[in-house]
Amino acid sequence: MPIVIDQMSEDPIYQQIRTQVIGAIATGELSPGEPLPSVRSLARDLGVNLHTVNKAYAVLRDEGYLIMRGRSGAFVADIRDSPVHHLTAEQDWLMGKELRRLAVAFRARGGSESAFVEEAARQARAAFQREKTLVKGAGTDER
Amino acid sequence: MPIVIDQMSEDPIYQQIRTQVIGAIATGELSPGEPLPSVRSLARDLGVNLHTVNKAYAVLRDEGYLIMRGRSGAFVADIRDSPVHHLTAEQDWLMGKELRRLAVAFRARGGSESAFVEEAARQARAAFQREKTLVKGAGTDER
Amino acid sequence: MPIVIDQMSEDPIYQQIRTQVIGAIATGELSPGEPLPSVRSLARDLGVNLHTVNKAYAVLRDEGYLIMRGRSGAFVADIRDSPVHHLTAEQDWLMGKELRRLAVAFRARGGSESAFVEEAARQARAAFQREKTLVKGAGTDER
Amino acid sequence: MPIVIDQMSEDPIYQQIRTQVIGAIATGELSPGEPLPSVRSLARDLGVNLHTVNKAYAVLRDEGYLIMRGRSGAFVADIRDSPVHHLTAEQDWLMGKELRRLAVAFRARGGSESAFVEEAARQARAAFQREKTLVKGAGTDER
DNA sequence: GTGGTCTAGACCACG
DNA sequence: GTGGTCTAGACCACG
Repeated sequence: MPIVIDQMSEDPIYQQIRTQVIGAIATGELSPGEPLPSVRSLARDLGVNLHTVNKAYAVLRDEGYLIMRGRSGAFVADIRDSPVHHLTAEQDWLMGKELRRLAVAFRARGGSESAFVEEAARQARAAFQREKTLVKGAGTDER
Repeated sequence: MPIVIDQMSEDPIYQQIRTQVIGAIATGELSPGEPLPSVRSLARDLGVNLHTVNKAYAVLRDEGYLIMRGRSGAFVADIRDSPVHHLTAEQDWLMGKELRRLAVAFRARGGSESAFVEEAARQARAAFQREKTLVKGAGTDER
Repeated sequence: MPIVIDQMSEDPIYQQIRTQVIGAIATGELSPGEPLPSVRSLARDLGVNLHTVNKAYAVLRDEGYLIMRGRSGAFVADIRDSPVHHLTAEQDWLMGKELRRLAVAFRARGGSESAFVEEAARQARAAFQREKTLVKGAGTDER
Repeated sequence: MPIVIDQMSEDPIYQQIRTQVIGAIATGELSPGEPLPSVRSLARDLGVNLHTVNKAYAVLRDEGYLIMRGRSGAFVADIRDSPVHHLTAEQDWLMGKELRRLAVAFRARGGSESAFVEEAARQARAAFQREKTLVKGAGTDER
């Protein structure tokens, strides 16, 4: 899971880490149960502050994407069927709120309902197709 | 246009104002050319500082939703056929990025592409229908 | 990047800062990615309030000239190949409007079309050559 | 000289009056020596405050476009050869400064010198051709 | 340390 | 009356 930090980005560094971990889980590059690098090693590799990685992991745990097993480090949560399921539900609820907010603003700019849905579909297609072949390959080959 | 501030919210106060003004424009509760309450009076009504409302209005102006006239206050812009629709293009571009981010996170939580689009469609329906009947009704009913 | 504030000027202080930062970017004195002085230190050096510098930087960010990173300050944006060149388009459109206004007023004063274009060309020459040799020289000379 | 006030514009009303008077002088619709409507009548016609028209006329006088003859009202100045000639010189000087400022900002956005001059030429063409036929007609026919 | 946000109070141009 | 600008001082998240 190669994480790249853009020191020039306007996004906080911990958000960049968070986004890329979520992206890796989305594409299957990181599978449920798989361990993540330790806070210390990732901080060293990325050349960022230890607290920054810590914060990223803590947020991902709060969102239900990771499970922290104390001394053994962080692991990808099995979101579908797990005690953290309510966290996913909360994320879905927040996503709904966010989609609503975007749609409202789009309407305020004179956009139409169908144009909004089309744009959402286009972005979904991009998000779900990216790395899809990689994911399939990673799941069927020997590793 | 009733605006409600949640002092406990994580959202900055000026963002809460911004969101609710955009919502009122979207539903037609605020029409192009219509005046908004003055910075001073809204600040008084909401119990927040003058500068906080000022910032909300300034952001809305920069995004193209409002026009400020130093003399007589803030007015809803006619964003649809404005010569500065660069502003709209910018907003639309940011919306696309945000939709992508949401879709990626949804995929990471095990969601499917079609479920994402369905949720987007549901939220769009809500955003575009809310108050629509009220608005139409106000023009066609005898009240 | 020496910035000079004229407290007696009609131009707001934040505009004076803005203009001089743009000038420094234009001449290459400030290059993309290069950090600017922090809001606090510049405010101290100029003898103005922190919020005044903050506003100047915020405007420059909104116009696409700067990037703000909450943690480590302000940096010169690489405006040329930015994905948000809507911002540049907006600036260019405003420039066109301004040029038109100047040309109309010049005509009203009895000026000719060719004289206007000649003056524009003269000013452009000055704006584009100023510091150009200095910049180039710094790279090719042995100093 | 039909003046139209856009109450929705972001420009101050006195600036709108100023710009349109300058435009009328530019196209020859208003000729040197010609009287302008009185402050009172123009204010009444435009439905604006008397002070607002007064300010517009005062600015135009300070810029050398008008001459105020006390009791007899405002007249278009003969800019070319008149005691207010130094005012025109000042306007030209300000125009040069403004052109420089625009060129510097354009360079900072990555624009080229030739592109700037081309845009200036395009705007000059528009400013000088607009109403040119009207002007010619007005000068050669019986009025 | 950095910028982001909020409050508070002042003076200004415009109308 | 209106918003625009400036100063002053505070607390926050991020690193």
